[in-house]
Amino acid sequence: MTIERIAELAGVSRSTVSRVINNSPDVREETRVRVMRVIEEQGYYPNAAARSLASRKSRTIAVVDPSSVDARFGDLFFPLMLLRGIAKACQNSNYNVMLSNVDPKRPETYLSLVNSGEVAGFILGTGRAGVDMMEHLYERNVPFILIGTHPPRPDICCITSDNVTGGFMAARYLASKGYKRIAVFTGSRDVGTAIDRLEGFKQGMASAGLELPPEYEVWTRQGNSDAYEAMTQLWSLPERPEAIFCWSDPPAIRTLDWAEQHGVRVPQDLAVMGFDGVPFAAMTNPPLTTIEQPAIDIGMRAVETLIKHLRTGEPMVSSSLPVRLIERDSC
Amino acid sequence: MTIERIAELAGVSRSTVSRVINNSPDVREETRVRVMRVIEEQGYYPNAAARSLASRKSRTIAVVDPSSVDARFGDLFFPLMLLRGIAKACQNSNYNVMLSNVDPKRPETYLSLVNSGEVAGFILGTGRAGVDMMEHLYERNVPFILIGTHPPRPDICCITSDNVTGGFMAARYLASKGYKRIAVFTGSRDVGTAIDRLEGFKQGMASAGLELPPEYEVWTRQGNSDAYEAMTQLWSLPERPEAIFCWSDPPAIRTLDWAEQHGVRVPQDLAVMGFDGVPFAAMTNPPLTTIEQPAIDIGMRAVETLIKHLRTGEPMVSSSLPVRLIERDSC
DNA sequence: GTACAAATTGGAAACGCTCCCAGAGGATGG
DNA sequence: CCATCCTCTGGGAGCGTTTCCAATTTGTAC
Repeated sequence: MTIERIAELAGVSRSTVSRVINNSPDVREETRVRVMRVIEEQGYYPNAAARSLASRKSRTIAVVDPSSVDARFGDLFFPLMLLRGIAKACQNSNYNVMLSNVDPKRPETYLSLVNSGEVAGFILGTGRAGVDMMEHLYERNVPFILIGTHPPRPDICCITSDNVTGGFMAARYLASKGYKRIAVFTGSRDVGTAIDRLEGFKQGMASAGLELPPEYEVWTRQGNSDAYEAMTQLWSLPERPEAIFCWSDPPAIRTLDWAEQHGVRVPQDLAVMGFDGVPFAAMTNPPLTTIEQPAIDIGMRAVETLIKHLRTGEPMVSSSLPVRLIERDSC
Repeated sequence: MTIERIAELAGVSRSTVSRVINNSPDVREETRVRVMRVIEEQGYYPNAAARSLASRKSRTIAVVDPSSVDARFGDLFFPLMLLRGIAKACQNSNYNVMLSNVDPKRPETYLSLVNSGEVAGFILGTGRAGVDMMEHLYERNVPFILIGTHPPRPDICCITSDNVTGGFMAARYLASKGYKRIAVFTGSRDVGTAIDRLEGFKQGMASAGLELPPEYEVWTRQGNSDAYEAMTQLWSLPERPEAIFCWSDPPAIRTLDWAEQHGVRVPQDLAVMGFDGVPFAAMTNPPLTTIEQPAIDIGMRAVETLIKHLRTGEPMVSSSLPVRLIERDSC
């Protein structure tokens, strides 16, 4: 079934059917209805390849390396929610999502994507592949958006959680609970999100009139045992902390484990707070108080921003989306 | 840059360039080399839309509802690994993966996918959307494959873990460790994987000459507290079990929690075994012995099977992929 | 050197749509 | 009633490939 055949059956020309399909305003209502009826009767769907060939436009958005985003300690909740948000927003706007697992070592794997015209724009994760691609896309002037990080250059659009405010909220919340000696576990120095959260946390501490002594600021690397060791060290300090803010849920969960094993009661002896809102954090003992990231919203916003740019040509604007405090029993 | 221009620069016809691009055997080696040189010099990539229009073939595979697969208790590791396998295999074969978050309530969302010709074949998850689509695809003779479940009809192709053997292995392993009174937590009665694992487990018990009394077979529904309640009940039995096999890791992890809270030592007082191989299971206390599902392999196999069918027209054959015992310290 | 088959290559017609341009009516104003 | 302007519709020329078929070149055996 082609547009030609529909035109025939509806007694109009190809052009008119095309106009109906594309919601052109200049079709008489009566004609539109007639054509639509035929289209539905025949179960006609326009051929995507032909459309995109003729119009020189694509309706698919590629996602590169999404699981590099916030996939610390093997927790893949965030990336998957991101994907879900992306898929949802794309569906709303009638775009398709392509999952492009590119190999950064083989540029042709993504060059072909960029150059074959099948992709209208890219959403890039924070991993190696995403960063490598960024350069190429920038050079070739292909629209792209970064997620889960902040802009490396001011003219590059990024969508992320409001990590700074999240850190701030954590500090203020702990302070409001009456804790004075609050320590923080933060991530690698080269992870943008970790830096932002720490930054916000420090601002929050300051604004609450609290000190953060250097020995209370512990940089942990990725790895299972880090939080354990860090806790052990922290606990042997002459002045033990009353509360600890972890830049991410998995180390917070580990800290909970550590406490249980060392007979430290949470929250009576030590309050623990996380960041992310992974599902498992609701099932710990005690359930973890944490800051939830709007993963789905980030995905959706990225798509919406990209599509708006695709449609209007307006420059894309970065945004950081609000996080939410989930009060549970660990503080 | 078009094929025409390349032809011109290489001093051959469009047809010849096309043959080179498509690895046709009937191009003289010398010519092929010359054309390839020009292609590379010019950084030419064929236009995907034009190709698929002319050839009436698509090189994209759509994945529907992958996170419905084994996403119990909010654990999304399996679905994401699945996706990773799918993406990898597609990349190997030069196919694209489309993430199609279709709305089962609005058939036009997927009918358009099927009928616009942009998708060559589908990989369906086990959720509502996947099942609904199956009917349509079957009727319309569009190739599709199911993952993470066993065939509803013999002529439908499914790729899954070998759950039966996994259950069997679990029983034999626990028996080999000397445990006699072994209980089992299994999932909802309508989840195919749960049924298979239980089935295999029973076979394993029988083959080891062990009894499985009815009160040792506990059906748990999805939910956080189920494993807790089930354990409490089990522990109040006159004959307490020495070991427990959980059909999935999350309830096993909950069981570990329960044990810790009730002063039951693992594995001395109670051995716990899981199924899935989620990353978190390596970080529990003690680390969980479990059966690992080959998530990535399943994704890859699904794609390979589908593509082979697309290429050759041969019928697709179902397969269940081997699972692996991960010995840790909980047994 | 010739005849014939095989290996290569070129040409042209699709593939199913969009989009520009021109044309047909109908309404409006003088 | 005619010129003018709108609104709506039709026609045709692509879009960049593939693919069939015919033409040309090359190779082989006599």
